[in-house]
Amino acid sequence: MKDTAELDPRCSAFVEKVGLVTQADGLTRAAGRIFGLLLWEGAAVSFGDLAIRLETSRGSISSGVRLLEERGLIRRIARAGDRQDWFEMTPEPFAALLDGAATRLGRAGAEIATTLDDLPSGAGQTPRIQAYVEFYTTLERNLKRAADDLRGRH
Amino acid sequence: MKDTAELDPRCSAFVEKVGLVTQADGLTRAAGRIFGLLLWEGAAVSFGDLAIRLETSRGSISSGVRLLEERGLIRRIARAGDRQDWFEMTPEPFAALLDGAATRLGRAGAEIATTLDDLPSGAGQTPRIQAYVEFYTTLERNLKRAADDLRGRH
DNA sequence: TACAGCGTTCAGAATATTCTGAACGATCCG
DNA sequence: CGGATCGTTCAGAATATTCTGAACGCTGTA
Repeated sequence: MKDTAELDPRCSAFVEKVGLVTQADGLTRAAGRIFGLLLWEGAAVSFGDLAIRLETSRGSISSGVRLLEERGLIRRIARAGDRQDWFEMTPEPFAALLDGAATRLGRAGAEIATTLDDLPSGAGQTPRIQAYVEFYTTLERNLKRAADDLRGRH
Repeated sequence: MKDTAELDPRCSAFVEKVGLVTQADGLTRAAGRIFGLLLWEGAAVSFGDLAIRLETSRGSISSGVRLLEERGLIRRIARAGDRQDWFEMTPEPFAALLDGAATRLGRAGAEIATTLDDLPSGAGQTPRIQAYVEFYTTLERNLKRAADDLRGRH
């Protein structure tokens, strides 16, 4: 790809937009910008180019790609004869994102559910806390369904 | 209700748990703790008692309840002969929470979709950005379905 | 009218989060 | 081997977020 700094203003605008929007999804802005650039390009981008084109430090790239890899949004690839790491979107990044979110919600629900164990049966709080736990399980189920929806239409 | 500070350690543990968990959902910890207490109690709690029992400033209570009201999680009620405001959970707080989240996701998707308008037809980015927009619409649809699931089982 | 108690506001403090950049070990190449 | 470049780490800086608490306007009551 390019060794020069970012040129296309639409790409730049898109990258910043994704950076802002994904902040709300538990990612950092830096990670969102990396993902935005890879989404825009649709092809692998090298570690060094990420730093240059996003005008950020290599340290930020390092932790940003680690976060995105953990969530299954991007993957690291090697290219013969090139010592740099390259990164590209995984085939179903959005479904992976939803799966990750669903898993985290399941854990949150389980955390809340432990409160029920300490409660005597018949305590007044029980039905309300059960409803709260149900909120998490319902949300988890529907996020998985959303992931399946996305995968279904490849 | 009580004018004394919090006593039941299970309530206290629950409140802190909800505070932590809801931080991930775009609420502040203080708002989560308020909601946790109201969820535990199942009955209205006065403004003053919230500050006392949560051991926090009245300013925090003021902004916390405002946030929770905006999202439809709690509502403010008046009691004859009492100048204080009282607060209680709305009848379907979790469904309301999901509706709010769905709305916000719809806005995020629309924000991303504007990028498509600036793109010439046939641009290489188009299908990928469309997939991204579809991610938001799918998620929005399934969150609304989750809200209906919750309401369905009243 | 004076007063007491109510909820809100907002500037500044406290805290949490994110980013930077230098140091480092590893690897490749000449 | 020596030097260049790679990605990672982490302490400190920069930034963003949240909380506190005093000041304020409002509203009942005496």
